[in-house]
Amino acid sequence: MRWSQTFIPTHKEDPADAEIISHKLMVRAGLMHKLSSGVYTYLPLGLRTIKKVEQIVRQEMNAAGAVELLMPIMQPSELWRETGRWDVYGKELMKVKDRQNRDFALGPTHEEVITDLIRGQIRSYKRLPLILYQIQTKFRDEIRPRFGVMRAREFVMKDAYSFHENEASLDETYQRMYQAYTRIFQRCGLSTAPVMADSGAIGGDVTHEFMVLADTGEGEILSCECGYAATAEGAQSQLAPYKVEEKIKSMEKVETPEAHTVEQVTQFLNIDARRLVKTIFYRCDEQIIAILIRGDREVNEAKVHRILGCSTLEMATAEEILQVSGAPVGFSGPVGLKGMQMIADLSLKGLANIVVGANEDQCHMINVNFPRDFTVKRFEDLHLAQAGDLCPSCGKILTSRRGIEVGQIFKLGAKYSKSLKAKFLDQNGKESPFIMGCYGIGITRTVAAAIEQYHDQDGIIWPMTIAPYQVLILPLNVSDEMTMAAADGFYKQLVDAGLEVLLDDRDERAGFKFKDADLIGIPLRLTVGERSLRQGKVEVKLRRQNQVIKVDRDKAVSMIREMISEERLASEKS
RNA sequence: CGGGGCGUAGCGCAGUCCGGUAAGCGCGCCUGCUUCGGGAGCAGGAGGUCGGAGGUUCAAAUCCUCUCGCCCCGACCA
Repeated sequence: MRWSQTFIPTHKEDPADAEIISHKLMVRAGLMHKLSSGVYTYLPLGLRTIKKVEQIVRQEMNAAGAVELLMPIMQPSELWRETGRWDVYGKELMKVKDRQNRDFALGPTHEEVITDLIRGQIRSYKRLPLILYQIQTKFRDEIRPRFGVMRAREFVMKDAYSFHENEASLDETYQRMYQAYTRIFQRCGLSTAPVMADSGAIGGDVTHEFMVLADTGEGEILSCECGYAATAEGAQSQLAPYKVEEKIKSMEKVETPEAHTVEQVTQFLNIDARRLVKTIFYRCDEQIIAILIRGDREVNEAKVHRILGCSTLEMATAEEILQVSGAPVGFSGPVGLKGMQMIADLSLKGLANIVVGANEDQCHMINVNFPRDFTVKRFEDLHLAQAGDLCPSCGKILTSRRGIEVGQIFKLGAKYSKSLKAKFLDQNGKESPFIMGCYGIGITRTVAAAIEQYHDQDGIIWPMTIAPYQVLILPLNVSDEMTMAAADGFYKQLVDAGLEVLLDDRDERAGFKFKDADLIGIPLRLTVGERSLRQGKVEVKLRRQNQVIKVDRDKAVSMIREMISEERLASEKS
């Protein structure tokens, strides 16, 4: 492709609305253009890389036994009501109406559609397992789109779904997908870490996220030297031991004027936050429940959600809290709290003489002890794990890193097949729901993650496998006939050799073109200039390296071919 | 949805507090000359209903009201 014929609008300055490097570079290098918040046009250069990633995904999915199909973006609301997700997915769902005023969702994911398809088509275990996938634009009405394509409202995703007759078959496919994902990201040149995760709105029990390690990542990973790794939300953790060794005292009510946050109360009473127990109310579907947790810890709502098995979970409002506890927010406690389910986090174990809200404005209770002063029937792991907690598998200390989630795989079990009544007949002629798995990769996010991982102050440094072009030919002076004749010649030879080549035929000064070359990050640059040509040479340079290699012009093509296959191997191995 | 901020030329910004010679700068774009191996110099030029709608005023980018959009910080997820 000749630069002058394509459309690569590069920019010298960072866009004002970009925060992270990948967003800045994707705009500056002319990969994409924002239309609206979280909505982007993929320009020719950006699209080429997206297609490269898609191709790798296709190859690996096909190799893993999955088959591609394409489902509709527009999905009737009835299907979503059947699974209950019309409400559960809630505001994230991009909803539209047709002219008959019928509700549709723009697909954020396709469990409903695929399960509906299969329930009508597959009745026998003989057709299982079946793995289907698609690569498609997804819509999610994100509360806050940000970081360019990293959290967009419209983005490209590969989603795969598998159907099985039993758990064992699902396990096998899950493993195969796990391996396929590992290979996919490896081939994209990314170093990813599979970590255990929470399943969120998709549901299911076992799930792994594939994270690209990056400080700008939105996900927190807790890991241990023993190999345990999980997202903060998905992590189990043991708390570092804290046991109060003192005589049980008698409960007392004290006034704590204007002290309604943990910080204020602990300061006022001059106690460790670990002596305080927070009582947090949630509305779980229609019911209000109370969670008790140690003052220094946060509730992991995902865990609460999973344990209660409710479909919606929200923090109770101030009015609801006043209604159930009799006191404004900040003064609630378990003592005397009636008629409601109360679950305590494991962090309460070992505590004595604790401080809790008195369910009375401006008052707390001190020296509270259970089961003397209140009873808790149920203890669960509900706290958000954090660095410094102990590894659930070996007991050593967990450390924290950040990452970008580029893929996630789930064992769904029968969640969707049950709610959509998708059943098959097993060998015994017995009807049972399909056992399902689902597997997603954020294609556009993967591209952004690659840039996060591979860039320098001058621009992008594409891994060879996903670069929009493999070679950039840069003639220094396009009005010099000898230079252009040579550049054109190389272009033809390289294209004939099956390479993807961009020829910068713009009539610009050399320095300007070098800057653009670095910005768009084509891995291999072939510089053609009068001076070198007179010595029978051209210059070859890798974007990721500093040194320029002078090479005889008749050896250049074979050398480039060699370097490209080496780079390809290098990026696949990294 | 709460809290904060911003909308002035394709991009990045100043001007707004204190209404009137503030429609301005840099990049980019066009023309010409010079230059030509790391974002060139000079000269000339095109381009803006100052997000939109009302209002106040002799006079509004500037003040008021409403509205739309965008960004950042918190609860979501590939």
